[in-house]
Amino acid sequence: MKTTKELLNLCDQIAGITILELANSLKITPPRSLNNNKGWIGQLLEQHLGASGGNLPIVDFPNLGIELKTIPINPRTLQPLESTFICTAPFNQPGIGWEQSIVKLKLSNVLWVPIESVNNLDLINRRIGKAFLWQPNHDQLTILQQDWQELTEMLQFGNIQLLSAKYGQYLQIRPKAANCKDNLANYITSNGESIKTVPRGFYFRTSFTKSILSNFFIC
DNA sequence: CTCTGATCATTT
DNA sequence: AAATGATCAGAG
Repeated sequence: MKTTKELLNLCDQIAGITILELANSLKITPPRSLNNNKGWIGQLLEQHLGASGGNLPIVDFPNLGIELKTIPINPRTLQPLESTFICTAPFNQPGIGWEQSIVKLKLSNVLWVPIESVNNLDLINRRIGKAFLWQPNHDQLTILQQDWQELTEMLQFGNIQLLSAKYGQYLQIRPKAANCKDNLANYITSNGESIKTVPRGFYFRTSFTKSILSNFFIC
């Protein structure tokens, strides 16, 4: 992908078509449901749009500085149905500031692709919505930084046991793993004790993405 | 209905 | 083991 305009044009071309139509054009067979492959739609869009970030801790379109996020919405209310994963929350990595953080990198320039999604709508019949590019405004950025500071301090000061999803106004930290029994990561607590705990990730709260989307749809 | 904790697949 | 792509499902 050479330019942002080219990327947005590609998005416009698939706005309104169904998941099945896009999958067919890419010769991909959709799973029966997302139950056993929750990130499948995101990967479908990555492939179509030519995202190249892979699973490195960088944005999806490195040369454009754009992060791709599909977001499930209720087609009637146009409101998001889920929170949005941003990136892994790093354990025991003191000294990283907001400006250098992966969170800031990822949320600075996001290409949101709404996907029609309600429980009773088959995966293949869900339609792809009109994508739009978003950057946080000054006020949003202030809160996001505050949230990041608060959450990161709890992580770095060894207080992960106290850290739950209730902290943060726009951001939150929640488990991010295949399950909470295997795939445990090492964490050093404030006592200097090494424990195994479930990996965590930063997420946008649904209430925040609601305001992002409603601002866009009003414009 | 909203929110939090739990979970699934894949790649490097 | 840790990063990516997220949604599920029960609790409140």
